Amino acid sequence: MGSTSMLQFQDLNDPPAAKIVPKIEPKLEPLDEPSPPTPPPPLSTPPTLSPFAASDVFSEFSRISEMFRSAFGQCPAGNGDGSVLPEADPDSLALVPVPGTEPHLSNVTVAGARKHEQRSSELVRVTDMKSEDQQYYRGLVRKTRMLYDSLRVFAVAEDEKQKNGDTGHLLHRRTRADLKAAALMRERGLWLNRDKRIVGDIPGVTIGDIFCFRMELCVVGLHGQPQAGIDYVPASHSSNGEPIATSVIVSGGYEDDEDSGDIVIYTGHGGQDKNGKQVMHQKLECGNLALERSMNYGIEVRVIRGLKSGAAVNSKIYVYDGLYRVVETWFDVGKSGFGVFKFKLVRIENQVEMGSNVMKFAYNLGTKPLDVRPKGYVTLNLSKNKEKFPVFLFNDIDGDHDPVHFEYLTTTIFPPYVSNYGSKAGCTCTGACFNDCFCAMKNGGEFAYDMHGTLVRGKPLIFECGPKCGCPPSCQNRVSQKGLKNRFEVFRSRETGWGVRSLDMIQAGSFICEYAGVVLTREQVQIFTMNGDNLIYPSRFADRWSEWGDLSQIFSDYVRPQHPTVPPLDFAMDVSRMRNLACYMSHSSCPNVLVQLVLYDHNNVSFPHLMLFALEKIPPMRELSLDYGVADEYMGKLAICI
DNA sequence: GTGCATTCAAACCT
DNA sequence: CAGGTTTGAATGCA
Repeated sequence: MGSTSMLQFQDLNDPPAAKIVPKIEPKLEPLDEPSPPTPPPPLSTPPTLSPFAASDVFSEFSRISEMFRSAFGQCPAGNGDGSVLPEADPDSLALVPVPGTEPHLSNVTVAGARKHEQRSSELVRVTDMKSEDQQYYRGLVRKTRMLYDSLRVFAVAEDEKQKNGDTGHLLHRRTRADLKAAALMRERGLWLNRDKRIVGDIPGVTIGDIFCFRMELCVVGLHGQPQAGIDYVPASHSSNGEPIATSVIVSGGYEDDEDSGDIVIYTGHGGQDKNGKQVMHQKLECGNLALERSMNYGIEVRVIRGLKSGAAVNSKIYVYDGLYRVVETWFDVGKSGFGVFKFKLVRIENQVEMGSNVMKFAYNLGTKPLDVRPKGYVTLNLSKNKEKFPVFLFNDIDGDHDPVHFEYLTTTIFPPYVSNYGSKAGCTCTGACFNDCFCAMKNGGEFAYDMHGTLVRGKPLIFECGPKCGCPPSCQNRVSQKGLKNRFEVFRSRETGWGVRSLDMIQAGSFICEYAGVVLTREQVQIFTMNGDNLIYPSRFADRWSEWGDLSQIFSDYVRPQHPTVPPLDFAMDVSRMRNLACYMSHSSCPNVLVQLVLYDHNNVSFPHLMLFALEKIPPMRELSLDYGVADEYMGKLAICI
């Protein structure tokens, strides 16, 4: 290895890269027909399943839980108590045979896909993506990440159920939900980009996308190492016998790093002890050599930044910041006194702004908005202190101040007859509610939210505890009734008119806000309709709740929640005089926000609250979007409040 | 193919 | 709460 002349400067203009990195047309698969490039996941529940009787619902959750426990409970089984599952065989996940299918048949197909396939070493760069390709891959990545998040949240909720009833402490060390979710997906071949080693951007992953766990980066193929900072194609597998780096994590794990955004002095790996102290000289091998070779050939490297963040559950998040080039490398004496390799990475121009910069910008906006953007604010308090968090109104492109003229509503106003209808009963819990309390039973014997207030999975209707209940406001089953949890901004945009974005990162499954308005009777609707628009018809919202927490790709016999049956929503909401921030959200057929129906202050299932939750992790300053349930081409006419 | 060392995690413990 | 400890999973390499 010593023969490598490592300090040779690269010729960025020299195109040997083309030899090493064959360009492929993104014609990875014809996209006209929806034929996915990755093996299509085993499709979900066959429609032959009999519809739920209400009484089944109560057993449904425990059944799903049981599937989950079985899937997770493959520890060192078979040692002493060989009684359980015959062998740590993930195929046994198909615990309940799908009706109408031969169990053997399904086992065979899954078993074939199950074998841990090695990551391919074929190096490619994806270029010339057409916009329909981009949409396709964006959707694929979004769906994959949603499944990962759903699984993770579900696993966390499962874990919390294992608590000791007396002490409230976990009976065992917390299971790593991030790892479980990734493992379940890998067993089913649901990881992306395993068949090619991609140099450059990953289709469907955009700059600014946020990931909360290293395994999540592995799942989408952005960075394939669960811990290591440098990902590369090994020398043994590359076409010319040289390793090539594809991505690095800049996370502060090496004391000699210097990160100034567009330019990063990245320290090579190696020479550290178990506690991360530099105790030896580094060598030009493995990832270090790969980075040097990438420099030599002018091959771009993906950079993902690990940031400390109070907003994240576990205080660290990863942001995709785009492509950099290694322009220089040298051997240096680090702070420890030991030799380290250093790589100067320079961000390639003409990419959209770095996600980590946007995050810093948003953070500063939250603390000192006028210092960051002296002009453009119409008000810093659109809700006039009715919300616990500020709602900015920002317009720097025209003179429209319209939203400031409406009375701000924090919750929907129902007519009196709505709350006079139906049962008045609530639970009688005096402390925390448990899964057997009255309100939990109304939800099928579970709570819809985990301990952090995250929606575990979408349902036709959720019953939160309410004023009739004995439990305190801190009850786990009170989430959407407590108002905003983030700082938001209503902003003017040339593309979408008014839009809404958050100054904070929003976790997938977290509550955003209510879609608030004044509920109208039919007679009132007719009068209003004569006068024109500004009416919202809740029945038109697409049922996006069904996508959140849908585990049918994981459990072949997963049954989507179908209880309770909600009659078609037969009311309209007037947002012509009183409204909240929700009605400024834009429409998208690939939305990042879902509508979940919730009852808490009354029990009339015909008039639920429309509660909005995040369908995915939403980075700060990214526009929120809802599926209003109409075709895109009509939105221009039907959009509300533009 | 197998075992093993390496690795800019993540959660828990002190 | 900073720093140590434990459990971990993918990968490249011998």
